[in-house]
Amino acid sequence: MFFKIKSTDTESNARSGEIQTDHGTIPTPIFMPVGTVGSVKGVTQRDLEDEINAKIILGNTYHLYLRPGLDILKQAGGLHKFISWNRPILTDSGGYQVFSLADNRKLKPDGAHFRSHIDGSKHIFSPEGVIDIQRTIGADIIMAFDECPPGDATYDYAKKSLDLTESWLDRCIKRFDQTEPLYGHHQSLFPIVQGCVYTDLRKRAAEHIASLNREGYAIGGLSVGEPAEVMYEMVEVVNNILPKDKPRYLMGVGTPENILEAIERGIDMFDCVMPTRNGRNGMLFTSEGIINIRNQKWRDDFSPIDTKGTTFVDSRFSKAYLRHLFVSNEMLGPQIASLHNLGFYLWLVSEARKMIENKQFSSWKKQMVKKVATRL
RNA sequence: GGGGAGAUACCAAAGUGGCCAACUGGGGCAGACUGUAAAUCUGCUGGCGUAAGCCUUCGUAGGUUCGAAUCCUGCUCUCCCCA
Repeated sequence: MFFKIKSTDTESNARSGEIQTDHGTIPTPIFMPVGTVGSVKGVTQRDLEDEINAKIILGNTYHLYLRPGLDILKQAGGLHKFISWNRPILTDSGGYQVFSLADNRKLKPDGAHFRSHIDGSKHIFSPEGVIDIQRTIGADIIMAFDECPPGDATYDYAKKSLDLTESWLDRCIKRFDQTEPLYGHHQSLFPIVQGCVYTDLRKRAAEHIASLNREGYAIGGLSVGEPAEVMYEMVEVVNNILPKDKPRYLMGVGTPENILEAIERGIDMFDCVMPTRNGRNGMLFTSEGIINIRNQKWRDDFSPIDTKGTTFVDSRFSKAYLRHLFVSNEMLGPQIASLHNLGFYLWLVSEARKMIENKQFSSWKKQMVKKVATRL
């Protein structure tokens, strides 16, 4: 993997660049659609390529390990082949699941003991095991196994959690460096900065991780309940420490507004379920603002879903029709909305790139932040 | 013609003397969703009011009762069975 910065903003820490992988080049800043179980929900691979122009998508170690399981993925020749996706893939390690499935797990020094949400069977995720699993899945970028504490975690808990995450990280790196990719393409391991909302913990974590000289770095444990301002502050603290010449990935973020704010603070990569999940639930993100398409006011609005949208659904279908689909519980509604939202997210980051390259990012961002957060 | 059952809010359907402005489901309206156990979840849904509360409502007209969607009588309508 190779990362190069193409352009930097004069008034902020925003930068544009390129990540080269064996499955193609990813322009940054980038948004990565989430395809947890090997499917970006409601959107076909063809639409991801041709309509949305997604450059990289996510998969999830926890979910793919449970289903379809490693034997199938190995037989298929890895996740790329299994899901017929020849562009880059990033897999999350399952750290977030360790957090969100907290009722079903116990954290022990050797790893996380948990029960499958599917059939209740018992499993252990160790740092080494998670690396091995991600070797089998075969994503281009794989993540260290971490604990993602909730936004309101106490300092004491946050510190203990960070100790655990750091010890797990050392083991992940050791295992990663001792093993080889299975399918002939390179894999990169990204460590994750934790530390909750505590500046000194974030600094410590960032310094530790910066010293490891990996190919890219992630910031995790944000957008988990803390105020947005706190998240931005943590991003600033961490990005001041992380090396500038490596890609920085802010995990799980966020709203269009969050993304613009984070780009301004030097983040290069994002993923979030919001465009797909909220899309399925009737929320559309557009360049003019946010639409709840189920609201009655769209009932007789026959204008296109988004006149400035980049996907075919934006100009082809009306708001009134899309509302009708949602109200009627037609599966086409969520599909159209997911496609639209992902198209918008990818458009947003590509605009950001252009603006950074044209040295117009700051002024553009200022007005865009207002627009995208408007409720229509 | 004879016998039986029933009429409850937008729809369906509980409730059969006070805890009923009325269970529940649907529909409608609104909200939530941030490294996806989510095409899911939550709230509201007679009127006025921020609220306490007040007013009106269970086919219709009367009656019994301190009190009626609930009991009694007349009327209207609907459905089922037998001729």
